[in-house]
Amino acid sequence: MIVDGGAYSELVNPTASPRRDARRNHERLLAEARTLFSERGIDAPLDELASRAGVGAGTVYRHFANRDALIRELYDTAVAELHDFAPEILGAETGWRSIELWLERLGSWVAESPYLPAVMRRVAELDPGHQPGAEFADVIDGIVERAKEEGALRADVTAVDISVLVDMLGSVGQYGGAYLPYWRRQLTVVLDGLRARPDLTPLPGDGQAFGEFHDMSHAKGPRSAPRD
Amino acid sequence: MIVDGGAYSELVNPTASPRRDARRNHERLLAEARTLFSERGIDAPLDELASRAGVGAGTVYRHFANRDALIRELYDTAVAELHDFAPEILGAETGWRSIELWLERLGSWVAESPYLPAVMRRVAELDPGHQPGAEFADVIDGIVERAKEEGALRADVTAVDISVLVDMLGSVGQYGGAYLPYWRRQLTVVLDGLRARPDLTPLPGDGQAFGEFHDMSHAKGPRSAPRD
DNA sequence: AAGGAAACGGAGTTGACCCTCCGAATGATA
DNA sequence: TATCATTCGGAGGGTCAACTCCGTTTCCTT
Repeated sequence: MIVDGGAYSELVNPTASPRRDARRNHERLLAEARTLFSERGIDAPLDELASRAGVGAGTVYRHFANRDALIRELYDTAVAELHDFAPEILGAETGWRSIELWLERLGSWVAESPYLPAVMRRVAELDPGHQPGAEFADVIDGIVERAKEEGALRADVTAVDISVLVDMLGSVGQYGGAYLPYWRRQLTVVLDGLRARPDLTPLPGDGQAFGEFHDMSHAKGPRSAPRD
Repeated sequence: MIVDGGAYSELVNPTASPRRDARRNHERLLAEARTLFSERGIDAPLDELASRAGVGAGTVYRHFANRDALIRELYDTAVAELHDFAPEILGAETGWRSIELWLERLGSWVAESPYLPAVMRRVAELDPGHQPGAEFADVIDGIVERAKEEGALRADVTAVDISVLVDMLGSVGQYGGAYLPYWRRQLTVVLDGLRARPDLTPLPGDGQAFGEFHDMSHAKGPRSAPRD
C-alpha cells in the first residue's frame, strides 16, 4: 500500500511525478531502512542506510530531510498497512474469531516489524498530537463487545487488554527472529486464557481507557535511544 | 546483593578495599546508570551519567573502563538479583504456585528494569560464551515438571514457553511505566491459559530446548542500537 | 595533624556521524 | 538524438560524545 509520500513529493518535486530512478531509490531506501532499523535500532547511521541501498549519502537526504522525516514516513506507511487487516478481521463469522484473527495478524505483524515500537515512540515524541491510530479504538471495541455477547470472550477483559496483549505477543520480534516460528504457542496460551469459563480468576484492577493506551504504546521508553 | 565488583576492584585497586568516596561513587553510578538507561537506552551519553551522579567524567571511566564494562557489571548484578527470587519460588507449597510466583516475580522484575533486555543482548554480543543464567534452566524445568504432575499445569507447555511468557509480560516495562499498574491483568489471562483443562487448544509446534532460549533472549535485536 | 596514596574534576583530544554542496550522470521531452 | 531539468555521488565542514590527562582534593594511616 502506497501512502502518497507527501513529504517526499514536497521535498523533491512539488508538482509532477518524480523521475523513475528517484522513485526506485525512494522505495529502496524505505525497504533498507526497515531492515537496518530492525537490526540496529532506529538510530543506526544513515550513511550505512545509503550504502545498503546502493546510493550516496546525498540521496538519502534528498528523499528524507533528516532521520525524523524518514521515521515519520515509516510510521505513516505502517498505519496504512494496518488498514489492510480490517476486511479479514471484521469479516470473520464470529466475534471470537475476530479476536483470534486480531491477535494473530497484528501480533505477527508487530513481531515481524521490530522497528515499529521504536518508530511509534519516536513519532509521539516528535508531534504528540498526531494519533492516526485512534480510529481503531472503535473497531476493537466493537469486536470485543460482540465476542462477549456470544459468550465466547471472558467478560472482564477490555479492548485495551487485547491491545496490550498484541504488543506483548509482538515483543518476540525484539529477539532477532530466532523465536518467530514459535510464538504462536504463547498466542494459544493467551487465547485459552481469554475464553469465557465458569472458574476464571477475575482480572485485577479496572482496565484503562483507550486514550491512555495510546499514550502507553507511544510512551518514551528505553528504545528511544539517546536524544532529548 | 553485592557481586564482588571484580572489574571494579581490578581497575581501581587490585589489593585492598577502596576508599569510602570511591565505593559511594561506584554505587551512585550504577544506580544512575539503571535509571538513565531505562529512560534513554543503553547508549545514552556517559557524560550525562556523570552529571546525574554528581561526579566528573573522569570518575565514570575510573570505575568502568568503558560503556561495555559498565553494561557487563549491570548484567552481573542482575543475574545476582535473580538468585534472590529462588527461596520464595522454590519454597511454594505447590508446583502450580511456583509457576504463578515465577511469572509474577520475574515478570515484574523485568518490567521494572527496562534496561535489562538491552543489557542482556549487548553482553551476548560482547562475549557469547558467557551464560551464567544457564543454571536456572534446571530450576524452571523442575517447577514445570512438578506442576504438571499435580495436574494443574497443562501438559503441552515447556519451561521455554514459561520463560518466553516472562519476557513478554515484562515487555510492558518498555512502555515508560504508564502501564505498570495494569500488567497483572495480562498475567492473569496468561495464568488462566496455562491451567490444565479438558478442552484446551493444543499448542502448535514442538517447543524448544533451553539453550535455544538463551540464544533468543540474548539475540541481537533492534535495541542493540548502532554498533558492530 | 601530617604525609602520602588514592580518587576526583573537567578541559581537551579524537573519532564518528549528520548533513550540505556542487560537478557529474541520468531520465524525460521534443 | 539533442537539450535540459532532475537526480545522483561522495568529499568535507561542523557537531557531539567517548575517553584521556594531570593538577587538585579527599581520605586513610600513624
